[in-house]
Amino acid sequence: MGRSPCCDGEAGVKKGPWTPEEDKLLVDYIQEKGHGSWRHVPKLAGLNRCGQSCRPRWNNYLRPDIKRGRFTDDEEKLIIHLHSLLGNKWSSIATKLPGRTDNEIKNYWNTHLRKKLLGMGIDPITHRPRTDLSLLDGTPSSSCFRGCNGGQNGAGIDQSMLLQQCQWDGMNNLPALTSSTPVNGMDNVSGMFDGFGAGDGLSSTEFGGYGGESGSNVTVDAVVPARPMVANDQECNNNGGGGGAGMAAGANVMAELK
DNA sequence: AAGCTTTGCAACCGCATCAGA
DNA sequence: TTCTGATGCGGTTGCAAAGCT
Repeated sequence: MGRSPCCDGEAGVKKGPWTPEEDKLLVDYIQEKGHGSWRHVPKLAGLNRCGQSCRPRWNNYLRPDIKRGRFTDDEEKLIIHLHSLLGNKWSSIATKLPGRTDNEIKNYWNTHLRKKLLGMGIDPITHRPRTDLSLLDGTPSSSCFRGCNGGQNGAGIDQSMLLQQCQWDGMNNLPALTSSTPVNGMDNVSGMFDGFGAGDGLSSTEFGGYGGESGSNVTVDAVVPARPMVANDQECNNNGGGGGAGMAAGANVMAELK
């Protein structure tokens, strides 16, 4: 199918950062008329922009329910936890964080959380301990720790990390996991979140306030549409019965973050 | 103080998927 | 059933600010 033809052939369509005036035009128009078809929004709103530029601008920054500012510790933990379950499904993760957008979460992950996990010796892709030598030999200059030891976390290689490695080694014996398989313990999602909530002082109802576009509340037990996603997502196809490892993966990371 | 490097974020690009004709 | 337009989504890029030398 390819790219939408929305902006193709339209010379002179502005790109780049939005000005406050443009923001106001877009907000005023959408609040009055709704966005309808994004293709027609810029013209009707008097903007020299592409509809594909207007849509993310509204969804990511101008929507009134967007929460700005730093992520809280709980949000941080939840992102890590959800990422261990869902991988880079930023939109799915975003639906569990009231007022946060997928783009914001993605950026936060790439700039903060990924480094934090690396600093803890955890592979941010698999959420499992890194096993490369640069980690285990504790070389301060290794890429994994560059920028991490001096960071907020200050996590270095210590006994607890080595202990964690042993714990992971033990879990590697579980049948459903391979070294390259992202942790996707989808079959045990409910249990995972029960544990997460209990361990972090977050009850299931604490996630229920987000209406999102569906307008429905979300509880932890329903936080991940486990079955459909397993059915649709090839990453989940080789999970077998190994959800328990995923649960432990999440728990391990969360414990480390405390 | 100036130049360089790193970091963080906003925005764009293009593929995937959905929905309607 | 097929085609086409619209939208969703994730990856990547570019730039400004902050930090460092």
